[in-house]
Order: sequence, then C-alpha cells, then structure tokens
Amino acid sequence: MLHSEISDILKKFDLKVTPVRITVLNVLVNSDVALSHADITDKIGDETIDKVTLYRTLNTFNEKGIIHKVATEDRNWLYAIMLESNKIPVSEHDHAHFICNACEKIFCFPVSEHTQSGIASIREGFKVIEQEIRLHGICPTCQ
Amino acid sequence: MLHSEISDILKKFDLKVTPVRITVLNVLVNSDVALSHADITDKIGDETIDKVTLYRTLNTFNEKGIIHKVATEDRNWLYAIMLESNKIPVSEHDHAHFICNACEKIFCFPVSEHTQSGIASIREGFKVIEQEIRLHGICPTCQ
DNA sequence: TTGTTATTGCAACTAAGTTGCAAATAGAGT
DNA sequence: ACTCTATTTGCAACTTAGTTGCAATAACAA
Repeated sequence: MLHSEISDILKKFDLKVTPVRITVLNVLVNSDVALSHADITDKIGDETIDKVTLYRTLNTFNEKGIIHKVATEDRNWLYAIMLESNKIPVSEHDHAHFICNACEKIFCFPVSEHTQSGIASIREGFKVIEQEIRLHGICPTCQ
Repeated sequence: MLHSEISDILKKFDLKVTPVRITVLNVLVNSDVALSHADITDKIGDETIDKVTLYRTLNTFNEKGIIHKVATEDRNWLYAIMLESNKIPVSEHDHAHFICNACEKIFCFPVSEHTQSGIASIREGFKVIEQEIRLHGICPTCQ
C-alpha cells in the first residue's frame, strides 16, 4: 500500500498525519494477522517509537474504528486492521477470531447474518447487542 | 451445596481436600456468574486466603477442568464453574460467554451442536478444534 | 503415628499498560 | 512562507495483575 493511501486513511478518520501514525498503520495494513504491541515494536525495528506513544496510537486507531483490539488467552492485546477488499478500513462489530494452536496467530473475518441469528437466540431474557466468536484450531499454513 | 459434596468434587478430580480449596470451590459453586480473583477475595471476606495461593488454586481447578478461565475485555481473568443440572462439574470445550454491558457480569452456558456446526464451517482451510462465543448485551436483571 | 509429598504463605519480582507533564510538531489561518 | 494553537510525542515514574523461589505447614497413605 502506498504512503499516500495510508495518509488518506488517517485523513478519512479525522486524524492528523504524523510519522508515527504512518509507520504504525503501515505495519498493521501489511499484516494479515492481529499483532501485539511487542510484535509491532519488533516490525518497526530501527525507527523506535516510544512504548507509550505506541499504546496511545493503537488506542486512538481503535477508538476511531480503524483497527480493533482482541484480548488473547494470555492476557495480551492484539491489534488488527479490518480491511474490505478495496483496502478501506471498515468498523465491524460482529466478527470471528480464529486462533491457531500451532503458530498462535490470530486471524479475523466478519460473520454472516445467518450465523449470527442462530447464536443470538441462545437464551431467553438475554438481549444480545454485539458478539465475538473465537475459534481455536489449526490455520491453513500450519496443517 | 453441602460441605461433603464440595469434598466429593475435589476427590473426583484427584485433588487433596484442603480448607482453602473447600472455601474457594464453595464460592465458585454458589455463583451463577464468572468471578475475578478480586471478586473471590471479597466474597471470602474474613477467612483471608493469600493471593498467590488463590491464583494457584484457581489454576489447579482450571487445569483439572473443574472451572474455566475467561479473559475479559479489560485484561482480567474471570473464573467460573461448569455445572450440569445434577451439580457435578463437567469439562466443556464449546461454550458461550454472555457479558452484560450494564453490570459487567459474565454468564456462561454450553452451546448446542447445531449452532456449533454452523460456525465451524466459516472459512476453507481453517480446522476448528475448539471455540468460544462471546455475546455482549443486557442480562435479564439489568433490563 | 510417622513420613513423604503436595499445599500454603510470605517477600520480592516481572511485565503490561497508565499518568502527568514538558517539548515538539501538524496544519489552519494569514 | 510564517505564526499560532491544539494535538501529538517522549520521558520518567507509577500502578496493578500475576509469577517465582523458598521455607513452613498440612493431607493422607502406610
């Protein structure tokens, strides 16, 4: 993805275009799996962004709906961008996370309305507003 | 639930019957929602169990399959017992967690085979072994 | 009752993430 | 291009959940 396209995403979400944001968003856009704070720090490498700034940047992206946060089994946050096929981020409330038992990568994708309605009726008296489905297993690469 | 019944659960899972385990298991058995380490400490009150011992007790229960751990959105662990109608714990791999947006309590219950199969076929190439469904909404008490 | 092994409690530690604040900078207006 | 102001960044210190190591204690089998 071009530098100017990254900038466009930031502008689209009313965020100032800064080197830190460009760098971080670029890492997220070029990953098909959810990344931790440490993963992102590693991928950035030499450019070294302050850890607090990185946390704040990721939270800003999350609040704006550019990315979303997933809590892992071992209590870390993972961050992943939600892109449509046209590479524009979409905020997505109902989605599934697939966690690979082998490589521990987390993949995410939207869930069909059909599947949702089946789950939503799970219990009387519980009003479901939003949901997340976590699937544990083996991803195509690790099979 | 009787003291002797709590002991029976521990014996059933090859665990020595100790005062700490009786106390902790009793709290978990008498709660219909998942509890945090802090919740359990509060409920125990005067008996004051060391925090490390409580963590270790909960992890032991989890490893034995008496209870299961849920990671919350705010990065805390919650612990909940899985009981069948006859009040004997069952290890349960596929279950749903309902998180109330108002009182923030977490409820858990098993999911039917029917609903599972619908989700499992979500993507080609991903082999699903285990799953968890998280539902966010309003519980009956808070409506 | 004794002995062995698992359990408990304490103190110190680790690691993820947050807060407060001063310095730097994006971008709007001129 | 220059200036101004609000936002963003970086640093140091802090918070909090959970862990490690180790010595004291207790369960339960013989």
